[in-house]
Amino acid sequence: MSERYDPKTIEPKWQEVWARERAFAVPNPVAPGEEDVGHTYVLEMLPYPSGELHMGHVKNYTLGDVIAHVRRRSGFRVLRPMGYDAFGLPAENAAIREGGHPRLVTERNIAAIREQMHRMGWAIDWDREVSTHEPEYYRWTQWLFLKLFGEGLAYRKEAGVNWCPVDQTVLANEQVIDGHCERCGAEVERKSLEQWFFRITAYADRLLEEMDLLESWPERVLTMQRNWIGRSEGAEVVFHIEETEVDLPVFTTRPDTLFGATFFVLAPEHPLVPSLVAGTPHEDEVLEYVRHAALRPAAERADPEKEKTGVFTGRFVTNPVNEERLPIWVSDYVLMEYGTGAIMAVPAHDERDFEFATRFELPVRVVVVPAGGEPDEGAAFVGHSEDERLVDSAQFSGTSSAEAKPAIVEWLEGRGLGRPAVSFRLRDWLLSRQRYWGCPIPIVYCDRCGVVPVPEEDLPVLLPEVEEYVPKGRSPLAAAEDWVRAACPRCGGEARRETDTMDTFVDSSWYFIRYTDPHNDRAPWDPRIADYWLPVNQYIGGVEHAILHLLYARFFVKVLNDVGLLGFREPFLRLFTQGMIHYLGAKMAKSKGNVISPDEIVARHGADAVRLYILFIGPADEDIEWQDRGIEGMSRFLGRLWRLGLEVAGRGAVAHPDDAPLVRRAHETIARVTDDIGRRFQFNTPIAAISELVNDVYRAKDDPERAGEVRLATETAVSLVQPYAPHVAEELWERLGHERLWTQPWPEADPALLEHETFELVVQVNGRVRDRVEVPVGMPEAELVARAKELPRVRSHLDGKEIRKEIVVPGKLVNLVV
RNA sequence: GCCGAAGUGGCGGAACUGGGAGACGCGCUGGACUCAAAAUCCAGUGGGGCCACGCCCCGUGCGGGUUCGAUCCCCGCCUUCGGCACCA
Repeated sequence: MSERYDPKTIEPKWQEVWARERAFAVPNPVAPGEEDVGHTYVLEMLPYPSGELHMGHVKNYTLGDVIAHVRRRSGFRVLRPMGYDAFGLPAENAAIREGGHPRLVTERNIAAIREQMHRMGWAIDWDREVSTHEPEYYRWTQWLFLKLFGEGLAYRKEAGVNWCPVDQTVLANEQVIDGHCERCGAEVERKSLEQWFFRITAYADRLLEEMDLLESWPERVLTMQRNWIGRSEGAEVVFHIEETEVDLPVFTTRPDTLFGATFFVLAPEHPLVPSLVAGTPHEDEVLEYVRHAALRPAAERADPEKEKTGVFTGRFVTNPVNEERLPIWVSDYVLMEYGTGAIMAVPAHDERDFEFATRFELPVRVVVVPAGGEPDEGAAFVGHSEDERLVDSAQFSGTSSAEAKPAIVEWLEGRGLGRPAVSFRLRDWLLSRQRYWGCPIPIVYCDRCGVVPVPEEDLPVLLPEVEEYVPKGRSPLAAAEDWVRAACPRCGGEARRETDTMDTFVDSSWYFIRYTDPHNDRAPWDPRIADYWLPVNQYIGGVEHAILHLLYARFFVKVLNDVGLLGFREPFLRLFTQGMIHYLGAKMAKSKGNVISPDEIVARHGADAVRLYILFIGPADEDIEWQDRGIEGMSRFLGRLWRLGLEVAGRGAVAHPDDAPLVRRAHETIARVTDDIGRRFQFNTPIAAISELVNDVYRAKDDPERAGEVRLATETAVSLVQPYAPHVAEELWERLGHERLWTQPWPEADPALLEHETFELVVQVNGRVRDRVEVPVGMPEAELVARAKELPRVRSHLDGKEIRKEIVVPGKLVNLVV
């Protein structure tokens, strides 16, 4: 009885058994169309192999493990795969830092991560492992690119792009945070380059509407995506320049304020600006301003604190509602990327326009007033109230904003001067990267044929070996001259390959589909197999992917559904976003030097204790603070369970009465743990519940009369703890005389045992608890009240006063009001 | 500024549908075992009070409200965190 709990021996033992027996492999059904007992797809976001696993991964994959184990033992076929997001900036930068070739560094990291994953005992189907940098994978990434190209959803255009001077590459809008590079923090510059884009804006409406198809996503993630897509309803209104006969449409959400427009503003990048001022006295000044604006750092230009700048063009437009001539200005507070790059300025009802008007002494004309209130002269009235009214707006005066909006648009539409319009904040997804370590874009440029896609049968376009992969402003692939030179697939003439690679997020926008059919070499997947497993029933990952990855993957699936390759429209039905791990008051990060290495902690306490602790420490969806001493509590808990298990195992099987107290406790614990994990998605409380059960059993273990119930309760605790601490659970299960706990049915609570013959009646006086008393279940209400009144402590509080009200909640409490 | 989430012991946190606040764990205090330590076990641990081996009062950010009864619902504030932010 002196054998100590020693994770160092039991953990490797079971890891070997699982590997040998391929315990968690789940083959595809032979006939995928046939429905089986029930199947489910549990997926966690795949890691970047830019280093080894950190505590965030441990939390992520342990969460997935618990869910997968419980569902597997509940009778589902569970798909629970794993892979590596191997291409891209994180891995490449790690390689440059360490001075090795990205492929070697990446593959070394993958080997280390795979080892860590085994060491954690995660129940992964290793037969489905994929890595996005392997030709067998990225061949199909290229294939999918060509699909999108064929559908007109991948296109090339010259565009002002976000350029990171440190990473020496273009960034997607989503990768720019406050004007700085998401990865390295450098200030992003503007640059004009020919780049590849995916037309995600074509799906803006569907990305919003089809949120209805999702079963359970965190509200904040949906809000973030909604904000990012930024749908605004309004109108497009055409302003006209009479001198040059040019139309200048604007987008506005406030057509009700059209009569308040006092000037007009173009973005500096607006294509009509040069022709507008050509040959006029304003030409030099305006063009100088345009040049200056282009050079201004994006962050400075976007800062609303900075005073507005601008310049008058000398031209005027005509306001279509009242024929008034409005001066045209150019200012960089108007963005070319949004709406039409031109605005009507209504300083009385827009803060930015108001600021500009104040700065340049332009008129302010109030056309909407709050009912009964006077407009504030010193600021724009942008507020919305139920009963605001239009003034000085011709026939629309006196109507409310809500009424005026459609009325004015309708009036304009009748004259061909406007129409209802919707505008989005979302921009197309820029996927070109001037970096080496990525999926080559399967395109060649031919002088005669132009942009030519590489034929499907020529895929993959292999990433060439190059000596110099450090970024220098143009793609390192350009240096592989033999590779760049290619025959045009169309005319056979001389052509050049595209030398940019794809954004990593392209690779990860479809990996969850590849897992379903990972070895298919004739297609990216068999649609019957993909449709069998997908959509993912439970997706788990960090909230940092709330917009990037999760939006891109949704876009991809919608496109693939539209072209008939998938039978569903949303990739992830349920999403769980786990919180981050903090240590010493800050987010764990290498740069802050406050990283706790899972390897060290596992070496010291064992994988089971780490798995338990990381989920016990707090709610899984909130940020948590790692506390060094905390894990010792979990080790102690496992030690207690271990000693209990060995002692019980040593005694052999003993019968127990069905309704013994510990048997009831065991069933109550089953009910609670199952409900918490399955319905409430809570992972810390089950550990507390099991711990409570073990404490109770531990106290009773030396009573020979109770050996039977002690055994049953111990076995229950072992069975329930298995998803969290699979190694120790497996070892104890074996010692208790059973086999392969991971294949055993998840315990079910017997409803009969959850019902008690008696319950503890809470007795309140005026809503305050005064006493408790054990009473039989089903006692009539009148009798409950009578029993309550008899209690001496209750009587002293009643103090002979008249009882005005008796509230009885059967099975719970009696409240007497005096 | 706009949107969202959250404020509970010394600490992490629990409390399911409006019904016993503080489960579980950390830390701490006292005790047992031990030559001693480690490990383990037992008891205690929100604050205050008293005619003190039991009972009373207060207590879930602050101020109100609804209710027999509020950590939970409503109104107003304060604080913290997250997202968005010249998007017309």
